[in-house]
Amino acid sequence: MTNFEVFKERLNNAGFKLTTQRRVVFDIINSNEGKHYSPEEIYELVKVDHPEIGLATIYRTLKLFEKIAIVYRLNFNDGCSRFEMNHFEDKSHRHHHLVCLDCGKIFEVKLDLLQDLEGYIEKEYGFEIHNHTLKFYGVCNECKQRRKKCKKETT
Amino acid sequence: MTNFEVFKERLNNAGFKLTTQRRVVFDIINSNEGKHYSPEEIYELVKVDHPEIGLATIYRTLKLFEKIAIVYRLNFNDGCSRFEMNHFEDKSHRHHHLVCLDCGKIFEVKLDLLQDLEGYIEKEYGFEIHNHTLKFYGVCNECKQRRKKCKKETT
DNA sequence: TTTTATTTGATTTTTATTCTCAATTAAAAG
DNA sequence: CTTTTAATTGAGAATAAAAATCAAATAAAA
Repeated sequence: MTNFEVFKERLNNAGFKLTTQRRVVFDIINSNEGKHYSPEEIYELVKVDHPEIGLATIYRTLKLFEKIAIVYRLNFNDGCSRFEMNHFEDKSHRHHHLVCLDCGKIFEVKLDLLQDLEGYIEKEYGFEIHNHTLKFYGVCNECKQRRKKCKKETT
Repeated sequence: MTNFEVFKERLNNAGFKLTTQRRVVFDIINSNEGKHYSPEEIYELVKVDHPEIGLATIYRTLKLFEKIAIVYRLNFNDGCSRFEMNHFEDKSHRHHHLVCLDCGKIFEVKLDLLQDLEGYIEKEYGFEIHNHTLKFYGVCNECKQRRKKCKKETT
């Protein structure tokens, strides 16, 4: 089952219509794995082929997509929400994000490795885990190299 | 060294003054471990004893505290930032948050258990980890019990 | 005590997001 | 295929969190 089929099915199950606007927003997010677009950015991309679609619709659509778990809302403390596709194929678990404090770039880590912690939480707190978000803040490899270089050059 | 001493030292090191306003905001956050106050909530608490302190000062102070790592900014997607003390004593690691999707309550998990994952990331990505945030979304024990009860009653 | 740069309160401004409502449209029913 | 109906949309106004502005106040250095 493709992402688009899942999308159509979830819209239907929840009683929503498949409109051009929703299809267009879906396509942009679905065809940009690894990107984390803000509503404004999606609006700009949508405008290229569909200048008639309004910003309010983008916000409404993203909110709906979040509700039916088509996308995830991310927060990198940069003043807006950002969105990524919920990639259904690897149902097992979500990926993590590495946020570089130097250059601001976001990297993705596919490996989960939270089973121990989740087991502990479910047992110890009686908390039934549905989902999680994990961000690591630090310095990426590239910025680490640059820092080293700068040190050398000023010595 | 108490939290307050760390606070004073960090202000000094960064070249900021210790004002009444900063002391008051610090006290409120520091004496409410486990709470996650928004700027507005802190403003209301500050007003009780210091009605002369303005909301803008609360925002400025929290931003400053975040910069010198006195507090952490949290985001629970409820329309505002929330803040908690950086508890210096357990330098080792931060705690995690459990967000109940039913009642909205936030629980804290002291156990870290991310060493394996962090080791993997530092080695595999060359990413130097300074910090992290981990949230689990699900259903808390209390709400799970309530759900069971409801099922029984309607059977 | 004087000086100086920082900080503050009050207010305005900014900006992401939501709301409103008449006009449009998807999809169900005939 | 046409009609019907309720959901959806676009455009602009409204909301609210956070930041900016600036003259007055104040910590802390001299």
